Amino acid sequence: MNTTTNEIAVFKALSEEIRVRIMVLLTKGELCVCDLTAVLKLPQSTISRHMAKLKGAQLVTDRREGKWVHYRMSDVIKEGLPDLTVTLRNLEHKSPYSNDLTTFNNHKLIKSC
Amino acid sequence: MNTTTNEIAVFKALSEEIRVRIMVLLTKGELCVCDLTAVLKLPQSTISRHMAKLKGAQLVTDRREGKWVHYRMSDVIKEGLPDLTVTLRNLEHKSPYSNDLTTFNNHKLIKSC
DNA sequence: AGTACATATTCGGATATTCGGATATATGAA
DNA sequence: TTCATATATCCGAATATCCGAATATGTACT
Repeated sequence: MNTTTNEIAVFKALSEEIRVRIMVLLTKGELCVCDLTAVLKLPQSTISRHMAKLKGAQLVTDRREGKWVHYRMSDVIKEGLPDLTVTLRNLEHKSPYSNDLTTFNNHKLIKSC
Repeated sequence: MNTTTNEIAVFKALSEEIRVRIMVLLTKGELCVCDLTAVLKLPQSTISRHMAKLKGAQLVTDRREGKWVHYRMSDVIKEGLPDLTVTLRNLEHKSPYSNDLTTFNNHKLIKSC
């Protein structure tokens, strides 16, 4: 945790299971809101709200490409908190994260958004 | 983060600044509730409540010695989340944690509880 | 301009969390 | 047993956070 990171915001952002599920999915690469909506089966407004919180904690960055906004794990977190990246990656074998990754792999084959 | 650790509970426990301040102080060693009350200048019931939450997340363990209950960082966290220990230790140079440590050092010289 | 789709924000209502004074419990000493 | 000290728990009130439908905004295409 470097000096520019707001550690409370980071912990608060990760204190909700849905946001941890999102972060674990993002360890696999960039995702747009519609991907997350499909995989987690949650309303679009709910996903957007959580992404705003993760962005506020600098856990993710976004990149607009046409109509889509792609989110990815931020470099801030990868460099300033490399341990957290490892922690999130290790969660992929636990429930509900492992199920999310299965759903995500199926989703990739049939994605339409 | 090993498989037995409840990561959400850990993040939730650390999502409140007071509890992070307590954890940073505990990186310096064992402390009793009255130490924390004196250093953080908060009501005893408030400290006890926060300690219960940290204990629930297995971030600390307690040990009774006569009238006093001493809290320390848990081995679970030291072994299962060594990165978190480092993270907390690094916070000692940031506000308000650095001020807490100064207060703590002064407190040690005059402690009465 | 108008339409279609992806995303963000607003809103009220439900739920969760916090605070700290008051009280209960635990221990040790007289 | 009675008293003093340390800690834990209870309680209502204040605050924060969550949800998701509805609405607003942004982009691409015709």
